[in-house]
Amino acid sequence: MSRQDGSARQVTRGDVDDTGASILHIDMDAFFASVELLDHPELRGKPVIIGNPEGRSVVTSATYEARRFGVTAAMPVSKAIRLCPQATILPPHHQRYTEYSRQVMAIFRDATPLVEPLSIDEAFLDVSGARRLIGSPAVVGQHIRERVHRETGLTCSVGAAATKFVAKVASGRAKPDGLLVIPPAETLAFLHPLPIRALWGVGAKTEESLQRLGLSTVGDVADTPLATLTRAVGEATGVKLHELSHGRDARRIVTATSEKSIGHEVTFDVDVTDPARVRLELLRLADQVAVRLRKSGASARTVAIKVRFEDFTTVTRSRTFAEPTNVGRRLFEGANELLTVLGIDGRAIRLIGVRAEQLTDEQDAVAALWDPDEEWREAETTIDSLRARFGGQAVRRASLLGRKGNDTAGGTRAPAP
DNA sequence: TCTGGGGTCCTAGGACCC
DNA sequence: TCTGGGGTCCTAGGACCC
Repeated sequence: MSRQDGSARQVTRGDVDDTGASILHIDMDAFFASVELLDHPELRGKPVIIGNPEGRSVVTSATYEARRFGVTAAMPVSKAIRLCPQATILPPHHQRYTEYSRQVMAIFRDATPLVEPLSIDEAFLDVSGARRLIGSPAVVGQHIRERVHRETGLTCSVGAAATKFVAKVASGRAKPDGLLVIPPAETLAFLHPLPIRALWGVGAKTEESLQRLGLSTVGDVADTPLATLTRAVGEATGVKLHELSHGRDARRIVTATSEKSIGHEVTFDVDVTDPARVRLELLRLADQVAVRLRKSGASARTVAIKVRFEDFTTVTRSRTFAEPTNVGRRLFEGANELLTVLGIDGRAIRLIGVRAEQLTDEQDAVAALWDPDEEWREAETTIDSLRARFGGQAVRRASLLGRKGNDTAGGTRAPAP
């Protein structure tokens, strides 16, 4: 194993055998907070917390200076302020983070086309094909780290290993601003001393179940019979943990996936008891979801609502339509019926959400949807109506004329950025 | 201390079909 | 007439991840 800090920027080849460690996991360091520091250089070296200071916000990111006070992601902002009163609280600017995300993902793709974004600030790369052009995995990793820093001012950490899981654990151990290579031969020696929580898919509950079996490290899990594991945590999780603990992880890099659901939800600043206000919010959410469906060229067969009451109990209800839709009005009608059947009258509601599931390609949905007698549908899905009347090509031409530079007019679903 | 918003995947029961 | 097992779809809840 070999660690390279930000201070030691040169990778000396040969000091570690990175042969076969060709999966990289790259994770931006304190991403949201670091982007904010680019815009607020006077705060560099100080505790900064990203989140909304009022209401029921949680911490979405914090500088390492703030983390030293015990501030962690997903912690209520109110608690973070108590832990670190001198911290500066900044509201998030998602647009900015998306811009920087695109920029660093583009840098990754310069090294290899085999890039799998995992979230806005991390990705897996298969760099086995970059050896001749750039170098071995460690060299590629260091090359990317330098480019990211030079071109964005941001730092990232890189893990290199034979598998996704080990690469991800390695990048976490390299943080901040570091690179860690786990040669395939050292995989088990690296993994087995780690706490069970390091395993992908082990959260608070599964950790508890495993602890009841007397297990505390990844090595303990590896020494446990598969049948014992599946009995304790279920079939799928058991099999997965068994594989990972033995260093086995056959998942390849997947560059393009289509989304399986699209949803929006809001937590009210103050619990709402007026059903009319809840329904109004439901309408707004359904419209937002529909807009995103149409942007993706998708329709939904199922609509689901989520309601969280004041005591935090949360229920979901869903229904499947005879025909898929991406019309806000339709989604709302479905969602509203679910809400009515659920019966919320008089209860204090904390959160309301709408989600579109069972997505299908929009084209399939359009014909079934089209009904010239219903004016509102025409108004809401102009493009769809045109397509039903004149065919996809005419619509494509028309929308290209109307939307210069738009590359999604063809109606194919684009993967999330 | 009082718990966001975006998702994915798994489990389990019941309906329904073969 | 009674019984069975597999497969798929739908629904609700929950664990988990960033």
